[in-house]
Amino acid sequence: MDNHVKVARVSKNLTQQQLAEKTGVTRQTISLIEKGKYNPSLKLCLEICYAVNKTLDEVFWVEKGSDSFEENKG
Amino acid sequence: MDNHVKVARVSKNLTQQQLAEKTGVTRQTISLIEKGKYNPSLKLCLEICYAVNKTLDEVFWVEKGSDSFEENKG
DNA sequence: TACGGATGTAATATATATATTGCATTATGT
DNA sequence: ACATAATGCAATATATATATTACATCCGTA
Repeated sequence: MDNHVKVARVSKNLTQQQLAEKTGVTRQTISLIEKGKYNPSLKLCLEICYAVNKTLDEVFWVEKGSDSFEENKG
Repeated sequence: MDNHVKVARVSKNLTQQQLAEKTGVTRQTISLIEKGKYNPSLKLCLEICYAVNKTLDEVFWVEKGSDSFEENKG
């Protein structure tokens, strides 16, 4: 579960605690998501995006594995 | 939990069953997600995106204040 | 030294996503 | 009419995301 939550959060000058409050979860949940240790719900992903003013693709998109995905995307 | 899973699936000529097999879940899970009746995990969202060759934003992004989002909150 | 803010992480409890099974309706084809 | 594929939906079981609580390290600073 790779993502860019930590970078996005720090770039908005938010602590884990502040992001947790804005998104309605606990600090521990934010910490574990940043560490890639679990798999947040779509709803929480969206709340995080709203809090850091980014989209799902910017914060949570990861390519499948190799480069076989980009070719069929458009 | 509004989304565009159904449109994306049909545009790839996949049945719910076929999408379920490609994403490693059951047909019922796909059905409930399409109906907006629950809140998939990020991992499943990504699997769905890979299966229909779209990105998270294309399939799952909803603006914070949009009507469809607010309606499904309560 | 001590103190406080930010973070990492572990144990256990609770909420909910997902599986499993089964039955229904609708549409299509013979 | 009959068969079959696709879908909707309900009941219950299981897996896991998240909460709660607690304690730890690191870092700045007084």
